[in-house]
Amino acid sequence: MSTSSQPQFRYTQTPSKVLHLRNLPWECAEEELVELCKPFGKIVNTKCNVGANRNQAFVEFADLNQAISMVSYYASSSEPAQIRGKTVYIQYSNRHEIVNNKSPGDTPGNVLLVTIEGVEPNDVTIETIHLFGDIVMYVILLSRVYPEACMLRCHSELISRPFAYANSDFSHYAIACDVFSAFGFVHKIATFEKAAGFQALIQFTDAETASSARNALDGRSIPRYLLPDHVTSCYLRISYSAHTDLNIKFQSHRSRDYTNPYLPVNPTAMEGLMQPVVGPDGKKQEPQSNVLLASIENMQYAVTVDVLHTVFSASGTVQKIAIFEKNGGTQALIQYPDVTTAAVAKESLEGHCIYDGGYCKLHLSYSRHTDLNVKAYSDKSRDYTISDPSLLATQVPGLPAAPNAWQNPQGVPVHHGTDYSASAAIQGQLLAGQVPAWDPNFQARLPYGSVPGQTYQSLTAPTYVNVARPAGSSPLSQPGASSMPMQQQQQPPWANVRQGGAAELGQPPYYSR
DNA sequence: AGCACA
Repeated sequence: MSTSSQPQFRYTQTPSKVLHLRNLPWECAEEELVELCKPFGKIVNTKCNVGANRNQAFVEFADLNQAISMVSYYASSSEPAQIRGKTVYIQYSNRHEIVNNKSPGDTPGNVLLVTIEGVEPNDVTIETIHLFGDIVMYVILLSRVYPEACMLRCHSELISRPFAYANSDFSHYAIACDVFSAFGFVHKIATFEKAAGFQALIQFTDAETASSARNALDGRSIPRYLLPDHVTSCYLRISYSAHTDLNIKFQSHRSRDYTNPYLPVNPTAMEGLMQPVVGPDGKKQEPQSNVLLASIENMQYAVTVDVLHTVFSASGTVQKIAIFEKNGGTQALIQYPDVTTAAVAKESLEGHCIYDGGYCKLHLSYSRHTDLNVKAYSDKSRDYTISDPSLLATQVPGLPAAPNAWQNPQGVPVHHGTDYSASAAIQGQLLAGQVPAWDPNFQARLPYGSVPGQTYQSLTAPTYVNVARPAGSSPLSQPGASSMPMQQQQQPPWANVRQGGAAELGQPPYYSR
């Protein structure tokens, strides 16, 4: 269309009763905008803190002529428009009304979402994140009501080592308490790591308390002296969460429920903190967990949820999977029902490659998570514990999916076109010992043309098929893998793969053609 | 210093 090819005219503004203001001072208040604009007419709407730097705004006049009068006034004025002595640049907006789509984050609630940003990706080590996490916990937790108690309760190590903690340096927390003044009783806290950085959900009694905390802390920087030396700055970005009541399952170093002192302490966190496991080499080992963290090295090929499910199912039932990017690499969390299964998986898969040739090498460690909160069905995550028709059909071949399984509580698209009876039949064939062809959907994503020496055929038969069929030089078929449960011989993990891939894409299974 | 929000 011709309309799409006119970015060169972007700055030639046609008049609008909405004005776009930029170069505003930091955290410019609506009142300051109104002060500047109201001499020219009636302001009916504003939108502040727009843009990545939150230094732009929109002002909507009641009448177009009022907007024109303001623009033309400053166009010919010797004195530029200013707020707090800073020149403000004004132009017509390319829209004709302000749509105050208040983002959910601006809709007040009693739960705040705190994001710590302003950190170089490479600076974010686990240790750094821990430190940030602690700070946020301290900061937010140090409520006026229980300053001492909160200070004590909020530190992860205190769960198990109160006396060690009592001797440690409290100055940081005093500072934190001082800098981030207290706002009221904090009911619950959940912390987690996102691509955006470290985040925490902080539940207050009510929206008023939450908003006073937000107003005071949003955009504030955590003081340098509270941060590791190499981190130059670090900002708190605070918005409102849509949550009203956090579901805290354990008291742990990641989450707290201050309203329920009887809530169990996360046994995993407890275990790890009580007696830091020391390996034979004397190095500290991370506490065990039912959730594995997999870092994927040399990731030449797409590693999908289904691929991971296949690989990690060899050791036992996989409950949930989440794939994410971190520090430029790909990582995944794999949740098992228990620590033992996870330990078996870690033992048998550590250092192995998903594909021959050293591609997609797995490095496994125990995650701090115990229960992943993932979308039931996305391209980056899967919750196999949710009763979903496609999963039911996968996990219970031959069993018709229960009618109510079609009710999808997660709002995940349901692919009604999938023929599950056909799937079950095919699965029967697979179980009868047929070597499955590789899912063409995966083939399409594999850069098979770019790998010298790799034939298309070798890619269509991924190495990890050998998990169930020890043969060749595949790392996954090395002796270490012989500890795989025998049931895998009868029910190869890859039996699930193609179906999952097909269902994900909403296509009929390719093998039914 | 250059256009929101899903």
